[in-house]
Amino acid sequence: MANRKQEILDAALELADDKGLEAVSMRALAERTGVTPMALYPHVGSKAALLDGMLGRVVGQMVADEGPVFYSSLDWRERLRVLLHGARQLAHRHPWAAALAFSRPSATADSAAGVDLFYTTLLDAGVSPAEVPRMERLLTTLALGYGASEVGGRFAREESYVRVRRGQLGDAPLPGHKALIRWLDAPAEWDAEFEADVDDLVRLVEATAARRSVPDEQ
Amino acid sequence: MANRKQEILDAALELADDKGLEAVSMRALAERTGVTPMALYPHVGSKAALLDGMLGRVVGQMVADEGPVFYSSLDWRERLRVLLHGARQLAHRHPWAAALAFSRPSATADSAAGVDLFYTTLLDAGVSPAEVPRMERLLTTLALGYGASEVGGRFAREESYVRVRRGQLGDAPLPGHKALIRWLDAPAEWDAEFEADVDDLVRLVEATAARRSVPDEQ
DNA sequence: GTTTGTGATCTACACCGTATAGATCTACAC
DNA sequence: GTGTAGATCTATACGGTGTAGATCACAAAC
Repeated sequence: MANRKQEILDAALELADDKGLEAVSMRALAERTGVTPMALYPHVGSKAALLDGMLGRVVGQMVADEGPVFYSSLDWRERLRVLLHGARQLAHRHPWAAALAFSRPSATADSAAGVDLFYTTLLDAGVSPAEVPRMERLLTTLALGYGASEVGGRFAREESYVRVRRGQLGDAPLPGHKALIRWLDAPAEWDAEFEADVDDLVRLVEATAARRSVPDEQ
Repeated sequence: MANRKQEILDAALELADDKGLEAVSMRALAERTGVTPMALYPHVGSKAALLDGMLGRVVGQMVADEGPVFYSSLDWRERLRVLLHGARQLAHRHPWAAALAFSRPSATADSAAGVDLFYTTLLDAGVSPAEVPRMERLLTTLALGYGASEVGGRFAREESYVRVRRGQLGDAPLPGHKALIRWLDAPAEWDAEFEADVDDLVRLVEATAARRSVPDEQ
C-alpha cells in the first residue's frame, strides 16, 4: 500500500517533468500506472493530496542529494551558497514544483530536513537564534521566488514591451526607464544575476550576525 | 468594445476577490456579466488573456493609488518602504494575484509604472544604474514572494508538524530545530517579521549604493 | 468454507475551456 | 423606408476534468 503510493508518485513526477503539471490528470496518471483512474484514490487520497505528495518528494529528494555535503567541513558561507543555489535549482529541475511551493505549507515532515540545513548554517554564521527562523524564510522566499520567476515567466518580457523600454508609455513618462535605457537593453544573464544576489544575501547574513549584540532575550 | 472589456474585467475581479480564482470560470463570469459564455471571447480573447488582464488591472490600480505619494518630498528610504509594503499588500488584497504574478511577465505596459517607481527610488538611493534592474527584481521577488507565501499557505504549519518541532523526525535528527525549539514555538507575527525584512532590505540597498565605487563602466 | 477486507473497476455527474455556426441589434447611406 | 456593414450575443457540441457511488474479484483468517 505504502509502496504502491510511491510508485504512483514516481509516475506522477515523470509525467509532470516531461509534459508539465497540467498533463498530470488522474486519467493520464492512471494510464501511466496501468490501472483505472479510480484505483488511484485509495492510495493518494485526492488530486490535491497527490500534488502535495509530489512536492514533498522532490524536496526530500533534493535534500537527500545535497544533505551529505553538509556534514563535511564547509564554511558556513559555502554551505549557504549551496543551499540557495539548491532552492533555485529546484525550480529549474521541476518547473511545476516552483509554483506549487508557494501554495502549500513548507513546514512539512518532508521539508523539515531541508529547513534544518538552513537553521544549522545560520546558527553557525552566528545569527541570533531569535532571528534564524525569519532569516530562513527570507532566504528561501527569495531563492525560490527567483527560480519561480525564471521558469514561470515573470522575468520574461512581453512583445509589447519594446515601447516601454524607451521610457515613454502613452502619455505617462517613465523617468526611471529613461535613465536606464542602456542597462535595460542588456541581455539578462540570470545565472550571473543570481550569483550577485547570493553575494548580497551572504553579506546580509553577516551583517545580521554582527548586529547580534543588541540587547535581546537569552 | 474596449469599455465592455473593462466591465468584464471588473466582474472577474469581484468574482476572484470574493470567491477565489478557481471560481472564475468563463461560465460563472458570463453569468455575472449577464451574457452567455461565448460572448466573452471577442472581448477577452481567452481564459489566459483574461487572467493577464486581471493581473494587469490590479497592478495598475495599485500604482495609481500609491504613485502620487511619490512625487512628494519623501526620503528614498521611506519611498522604498512604501513600495515594498505595497507589493506585499497586493498579495493580501488579492490573494489570487500573488500566485498569478509568478507565472506571467512582469515587464508589461500595465506594470511599467510600478517598476519605474522602484527604478527612480533606487537611483535616488545612489545605486549604480547597472545594478538597479537586478535590485528591483530582488526586492519585488522577495516582497511578492513573502506575500504569496502568507496567503498561499507556504508559511502555514501542517498538523503533523508538531513532532518535527521537537527536533526529531523518525530516525533522522534535526539539530537545527532542536536548538531552536524555544523560538519555533513563538507564534509567527508576520507584520513584524516583514517589517524586519524591510529593514534588512533598506540596509542592503544602502550597502549596495556604498559599494558603487568599484571600477565599473560609466 | 464462510467471512472479512482490500483493492480495482464501471458508470455517472457536474463542471471546464472553447470551436463553429448562426442570430440579432445598431447606425448610417441612399 | 430599405439595404448593408459591423459589432455583439446565442446555441450547440466536443473532448476534457475530478471524483461520488456501487459493484466485483480475490486472498488471507477464522
